[in-house]
Amino acid sequence: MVVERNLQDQYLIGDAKDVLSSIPNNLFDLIVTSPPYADSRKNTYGGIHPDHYVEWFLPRSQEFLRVLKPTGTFILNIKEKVVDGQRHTYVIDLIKALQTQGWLWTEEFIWHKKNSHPGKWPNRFRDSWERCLQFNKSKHFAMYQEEVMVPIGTWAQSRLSHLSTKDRIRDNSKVGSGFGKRVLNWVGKTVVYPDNVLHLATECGNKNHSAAFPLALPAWFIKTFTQPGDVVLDPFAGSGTTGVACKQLGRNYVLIDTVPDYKTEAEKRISHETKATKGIRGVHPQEHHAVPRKSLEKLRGHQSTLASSEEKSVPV
Amino acid sequence: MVVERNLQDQYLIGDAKDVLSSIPNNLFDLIVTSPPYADSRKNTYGGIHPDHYVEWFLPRSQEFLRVLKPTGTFILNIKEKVVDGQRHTYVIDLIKALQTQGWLWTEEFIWHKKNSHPGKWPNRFRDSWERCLQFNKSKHFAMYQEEVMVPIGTWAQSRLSHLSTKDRIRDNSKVGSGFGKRVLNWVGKTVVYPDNVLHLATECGNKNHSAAFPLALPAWFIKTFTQPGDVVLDPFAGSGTTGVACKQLGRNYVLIDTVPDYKTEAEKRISHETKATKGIRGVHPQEHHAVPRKSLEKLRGHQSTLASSEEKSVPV
DNA sequence: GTTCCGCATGAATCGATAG
DNA sequence: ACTATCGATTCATGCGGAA
Repeated sequence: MVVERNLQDQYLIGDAKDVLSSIPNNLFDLIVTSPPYADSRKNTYGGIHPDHYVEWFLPRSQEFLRVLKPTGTFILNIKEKVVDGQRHTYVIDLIKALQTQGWLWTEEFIWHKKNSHPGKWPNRFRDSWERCLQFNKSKHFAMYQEEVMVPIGTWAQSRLSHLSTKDRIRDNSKVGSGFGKRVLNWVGKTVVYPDNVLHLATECGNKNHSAAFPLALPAWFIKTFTQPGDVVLDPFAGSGTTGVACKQLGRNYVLIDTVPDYKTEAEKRISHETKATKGIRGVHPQEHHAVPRKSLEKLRGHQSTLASSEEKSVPV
Repeated sequence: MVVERNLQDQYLIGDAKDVLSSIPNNLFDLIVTSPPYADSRKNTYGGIHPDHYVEWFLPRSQEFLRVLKPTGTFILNIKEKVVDGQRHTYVIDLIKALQTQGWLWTEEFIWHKKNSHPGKWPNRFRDSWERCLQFNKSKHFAMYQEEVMVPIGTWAQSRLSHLSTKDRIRDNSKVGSGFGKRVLNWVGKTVVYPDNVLHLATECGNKNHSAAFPLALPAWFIKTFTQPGDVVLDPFAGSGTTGVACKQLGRNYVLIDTVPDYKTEAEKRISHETKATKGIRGVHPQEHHAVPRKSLEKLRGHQSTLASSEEKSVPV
């Protein structure tokens, strides 16, 4: 039996199913991962055929269920492929199968990729979103919503500058919907809670590994579902993006993957990027408005790019 | 048997399943609808229990399949509810069932609702997106992508005015994905194809009707999948938003719903808003590229404002 | 004709209370 | 124990009347 403290910040080589078998129950606060997507090509890393994806996944998720704390969360970033002109159903099949396995399907976040791959096809537009499925062991799980608040909309400034009489009292909805509000309470608010659509750009660029996962994605879930000092598992870790996010946010990680070369690369990244942002722990809500300083550049510069870039909407 | 030409621009009262039974095969170019969502409340319009939703839906979609042209498209706007802390699976069950019925699940568009329902809960954020599922009878369906192009991002102006050496040749992706680009080709481009995430606000507020469907949503699909003169069906038409969009865009409509009062309201809306041409509006006041011309362009000018709205992103 | 400002509304969800 | 009802919470937008 592996002792818990020996597990902190390790990159373990092997199939997650086997590696996890020697790890005790109820250890992790969060599992966040982007598994190899289904692919009908043979002999590639992650080349699991769509028709066999669920049966491949279930033995592994069985172990995830065991090692996750009862209050923990499992975030699965996945998207189905188009096979023969249709969206394959292995992802929705997987949701059903995971429920049967004992997982609660709590939520589905949408990761909107702001810079999705270019391309043109006669019968479809660019696919610019992926699912981030949230599963839990229990209805009562840990969540730290204040850590990821976002700036309030621009409407607020004008709206809140001139309060009417009705704004100063609790004004109940006339139609009996149960809604009421007291706008006075909002004066001085600068941040609001986010919603379940995440707008992040993919990281294109210079990495050898085709980064499926922008750093900001695991970082957002780590902040939402863990506290500093908690332990995060990524069982399909690749080049270790989840590990980098953990170190920058003061969480401990356990990474697993089958390819030894990935471990080397990941540990180099983690060591380098951790040093560059030494001392940075949690991100406070007010920091969203702060101007990034020199020492914070690595982490915060990245973040603010994501947060501030303009969204292209669809005209109708 | 109803003759085709008598069907143009009608609001038919009754259950779609029954009304459609007297309509010939292969008539419609597009079916776009937002059916009553599952709801466990009793005695309300649309109060179908989640556990019985699929069996309720299938007899109706069987008729949709019959009356849709082989090259036509079926767009289904729907979203599952939370039941007992979990996302209910009736929507993904429905996808599977529709495939069994003979539909191809071609695409899933995400409608991001910029003004989602407010509220705060300890274990989830606000739900701000819905599915727009695309189904087809055949892999070869009609699509008019040029009709919904969006202005190119603001990056283009600065980037294209100073081309680097690499921009003038084909620069292949570093990650070996096979993607490459030749930025030189983009000079002079002002519009690009959209992607499969739609950013629209819901229409709430001081209207008599509670529009589940913002006008812009059916309008976008009507433009993407039909040409002027085509016939569009909305079998759960409610207050007739789809009909308004059709008239503004020069398409013919057949609307169906069970409540006679809706017909009255819909025909008033269609008559009024068609005359006024004021329906399809943008979301954000930042009217950027659009140079609105006078009369007929009232519609088009408003449409393009949607493209310019800024998106609030989630900082990480 | 425009812009500004007040204000009502919403495909929501949870937890407590009542039957 | 299980189900139905109700109060609390929350943010962005369209509409209509006023400036």
